[in-house]
Amino acid sequence: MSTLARSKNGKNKTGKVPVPTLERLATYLRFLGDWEQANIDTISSAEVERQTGINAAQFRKDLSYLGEFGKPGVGYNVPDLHNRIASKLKIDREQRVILVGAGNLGSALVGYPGLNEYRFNIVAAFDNNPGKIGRPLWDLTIQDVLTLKEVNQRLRARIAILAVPATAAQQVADLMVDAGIRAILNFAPVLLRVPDHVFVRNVSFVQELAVLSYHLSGEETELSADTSGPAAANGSLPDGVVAPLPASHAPSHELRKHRA
Amino acid sequence: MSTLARSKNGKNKTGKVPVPTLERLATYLRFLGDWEQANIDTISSAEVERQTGINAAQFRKDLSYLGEFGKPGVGYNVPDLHNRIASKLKIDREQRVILVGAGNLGSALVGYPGLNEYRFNIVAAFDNNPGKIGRPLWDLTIQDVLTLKEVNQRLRARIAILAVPATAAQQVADLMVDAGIRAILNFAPVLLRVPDHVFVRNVSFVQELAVLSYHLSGEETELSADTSGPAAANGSLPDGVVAPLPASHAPSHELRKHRA
DNA sequence: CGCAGCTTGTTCTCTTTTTCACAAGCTCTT
DNA sequence: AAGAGCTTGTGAAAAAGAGAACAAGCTGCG
Repeated sequence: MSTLARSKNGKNKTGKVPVPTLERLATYLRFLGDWEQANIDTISSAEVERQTGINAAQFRKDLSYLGEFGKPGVGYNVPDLHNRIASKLKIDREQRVILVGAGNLGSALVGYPGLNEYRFNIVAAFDNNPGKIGRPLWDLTIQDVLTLKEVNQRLRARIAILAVPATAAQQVADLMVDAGIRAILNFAPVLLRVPDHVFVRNVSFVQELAVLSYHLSGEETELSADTSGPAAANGSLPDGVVAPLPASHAPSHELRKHRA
Repeated sequence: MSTLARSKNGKNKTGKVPVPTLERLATYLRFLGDWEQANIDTISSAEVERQTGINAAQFRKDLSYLGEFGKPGVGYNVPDLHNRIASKLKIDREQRVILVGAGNLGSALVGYPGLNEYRFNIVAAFDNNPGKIGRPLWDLTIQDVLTLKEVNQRLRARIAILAVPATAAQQVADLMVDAGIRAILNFAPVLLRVPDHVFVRNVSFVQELAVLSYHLSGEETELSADTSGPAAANGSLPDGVVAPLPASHAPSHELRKHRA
């Protein structure tokens, strides 16, 4: 417990976890689920790297924000690790989420089963379209967005998904804030102005596609003709494989051969 | 042209653009569209910062990857800037995109008008569900995923959207690669193994929600009781507001007054 | 025409994030 | 029960990114 068990000095365990780490933690969680189902109860950071594409040291350091519980020479207990991460991300309990914008995207999100697996539960859906209000959306009934505050006084959701057209986004965000929402997942291509205590995270499909599009560079001169060598563009990498999951953190083309 | 016009030394104009910059470029593009519509034909980096929440120096630096064309004392020509960025991102021309997975999400994406504004055109949709094949999806007809390669021999799309269940993702990715796809926008919670020359970008709603969830910290001890002070959790910030658009880059609370 | 006022492009500094490297620590074998 | 063989946690180095600061450069006013 001298060097290894250093958490006591409150170096990591305490401070807030950086966003890149949070993103990876969510990724680990996904894999941990797989491993649990496969009855793997112990895993080493090296194996994690092999499967997730995330560097082993990175993994260990990420975990250092959760305290320590890996056993040298052995690895990490899978269920335990799962619990710790879930706990840190506050998804060991159910998290209530509300949705505003019952369009195609909103509908897809409510119907997405993945959310429940992570204990996210969309408990209400809102829209401002009179033609939609009152209608069912999967197992919910679309409600008037103007009743948002009132409704959420009961539900007490703290997370909201904003899936309305750009023009309405800011207005809706204001309503959300007023209704006690502290975190917004924003799909509208707008810069939301919200108070300090509200956390916003933006998702933009177009942006993602644009990044991909850029990387098409240097090819479409002709058609196929792979001659030159993508190696140059891709930098030199180990033989490995992989394209790390969480959109951001990895250089995006840190790939790996098919079979490690 | 001595110090200002430095691009000649091929410092920036050449090398590849880092991903965070690409993400911001896409963001600028969005705003540029707005400004064009508002008939604003010149804009300064300071104003850009005010509107996008992205630091002015950052903006100028991002632009340095495109060469130089801002006028000191004046600013940037909006249409020109728009063109340059679009060109760099290869979306000055139409970009054909194919979709695999005609579920809720896939459907929402095909129906999303924002894509066309950026010249992304979903030109084909595929699925493996016999019940879906042959059916219409907006203005497309869902085709058998097994015909992907054949169909894309005509279409020659280089970008693909992968919106199938996790279990099928890798298989579909293989098909895509075989069909000449060079860039994949992956919505499945899986680590795709693809050859070096294929670029993957992952989007995970759950991950986004998890990051948000974490930041709820320190509050839900009781219920409302906002007494303590979220300031502690959020770090000390100016009074301002704002949550920058592109999910990643900005510290998430790099804010700004509403009116400068 | 020349100076005052802004704004760009870029260099430098500071911060954040990633990776390396290794002492410390289990386990299991002999 | 002592050593071989792995694996963890973390300090230190490297890399990447963001922001401040400033020389150079337009513009337009007086």
